[in-house]
Amino acid sequence: MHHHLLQSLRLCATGGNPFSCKALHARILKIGLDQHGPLPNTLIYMYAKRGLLKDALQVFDDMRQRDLVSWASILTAYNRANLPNRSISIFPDMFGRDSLQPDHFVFASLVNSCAALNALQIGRQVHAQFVLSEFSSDDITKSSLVDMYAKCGSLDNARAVFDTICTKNSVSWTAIISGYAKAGRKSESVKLLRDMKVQDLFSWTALISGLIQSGHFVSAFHLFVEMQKEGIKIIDPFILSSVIGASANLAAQELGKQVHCLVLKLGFESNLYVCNTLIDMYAKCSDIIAAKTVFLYTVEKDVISWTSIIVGLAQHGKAKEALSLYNDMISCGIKPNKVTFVGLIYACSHVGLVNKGCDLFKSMVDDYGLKPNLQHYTCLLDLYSRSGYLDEAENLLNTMPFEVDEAVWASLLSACKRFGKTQMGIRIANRLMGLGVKDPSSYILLSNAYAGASMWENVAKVRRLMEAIDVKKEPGYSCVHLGKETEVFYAGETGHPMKNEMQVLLKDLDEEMRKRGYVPDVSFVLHDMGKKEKENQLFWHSERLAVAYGLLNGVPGSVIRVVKNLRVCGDCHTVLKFICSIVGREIVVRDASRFHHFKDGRCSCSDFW
DNA sequence: GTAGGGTTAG
Repeated sequence: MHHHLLQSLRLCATGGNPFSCKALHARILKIGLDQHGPLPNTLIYMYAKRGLLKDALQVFDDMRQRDLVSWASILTAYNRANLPNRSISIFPDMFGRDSLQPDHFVFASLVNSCAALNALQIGRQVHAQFVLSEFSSDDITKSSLVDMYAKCGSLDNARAVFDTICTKNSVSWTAIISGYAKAGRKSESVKLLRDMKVQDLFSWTALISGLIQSGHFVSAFHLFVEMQKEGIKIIDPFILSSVIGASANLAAQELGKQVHCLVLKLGFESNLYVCNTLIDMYAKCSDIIAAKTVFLYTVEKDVISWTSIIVGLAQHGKAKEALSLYNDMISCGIKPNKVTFVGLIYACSHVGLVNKGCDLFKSMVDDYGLKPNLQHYTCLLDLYSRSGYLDEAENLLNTMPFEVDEAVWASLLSACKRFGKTQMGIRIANRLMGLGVKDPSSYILLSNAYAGASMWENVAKVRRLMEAIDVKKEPGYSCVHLGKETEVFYAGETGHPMKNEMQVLLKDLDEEMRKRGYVPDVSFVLHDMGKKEKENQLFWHSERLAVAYGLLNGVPGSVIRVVKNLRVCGDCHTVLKFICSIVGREIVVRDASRFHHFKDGRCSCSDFW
């Protein structure tokens, strides 16, 4: 009888409908076996596995005699239900109410809770208890400890525990590899993988995903190719969503498309994670149409699918579509979260929908109980300042419950310049000076603000400050993607084999632009030099070189796609608006903060960036 | 009968 019931419970844990779980539980209650032998613990296990935490708890609380198995099961249930803090808080009851000492199962679960909570201090305490216990040689708990220390950023501790594991298996290796890779310690993580005797998809995924999380996108791709050459079969989609994410970060559309093909070939196109990363990837590669197509074909869209497309549309200046999709999302019964509202307010700020943006901000708090973070305030501030509501913006800046950074002040200062608010500009500039400035572009803003008010002493002061702390501008570079090939240009680069052709083309364009009213805005040049020299500096900015190369080598009529590491320079922005209409081509630039679709003499960012 | 590692949006 028991065996039959136990077997049914275990079956229910992995399949069938929730109703059959309850029916089985009812039958056990009816025949009075609910406190009998292994049955109550197996009930907890079943409910936990099915994500029915309340029912698991009910059984746990009703048990006359809980043992270590009950405890281990309920802690796992909390962890599964994403409530690791509950594990930590009920744990002391194990000593008090039930007079039990933890075993290795309980230790492993607790360590897991600490890992999920990033609770290094508690984790250390659990580790200490584990070391003092009679289970201190348990390798599985040690694997959990490796994972916990790695996730809490304490790599040396992770390594120390890892070295004490007697029989290292795939899980222990994967935990330590993941730790090193996520911390960006590339060579060490790769070496660890090579030291492993039998590598599997898990360990490769840990390495590649970890490196992607720490920004080593290109290395990750090389390893992904190597993994496939090694004959590792991709039997689940985890690694695919990671690699698609890397393509998005590189804005490498061709690469992303190739991985998309692999997804189709392997049959993972209906996996939600894969769909969500594909939507984001196409949006980040400036192919918003492809992003929308994937979105439409995503069957069970969740809040991340909706948010990804809303944010994508917003970043491409398609605010109306983003807002309309938000309405669809609500109609579908999907609840927006903080990220969704970042995208929505951002969308509003791009098209000057000030009231709509404020309403959304209010709705986030009042209707969805979400507490705005710094990013929401920054978006709101942007919304005001882009539309010229500078007093409101300054007021918000002075009353918001966050310390704001240099970038926020700088953005308001640039709005002052744009709307000719000289006095406010000086006020903001003084605040910014007091804050201590690091970003080179802030110095340009400051210098221009003081120069605009003829405050030459302050201009000189900014310059002295700049020299004193030796502001180093990160070298600007732009990539242009032409089919499968990518060409990289650095500002002022003169050694390129096609330099002469590019120079001739840019000269011709410059002539035509000047006929149409272009005047170079040398205020964007940081260095102290004459006007002609400054103009010459601008002429060799990397985004222009990339566009020139694209015009010379790309398929006629095709969209020119450029990715820049820094923000587009203001003068280049004007130039690209001229160029797109002179040559009748669409130019898309993804810079460090947003997308610019240049078409018919205009840009999708409405000249704010 | 219970435990450990790898994926998505700002």
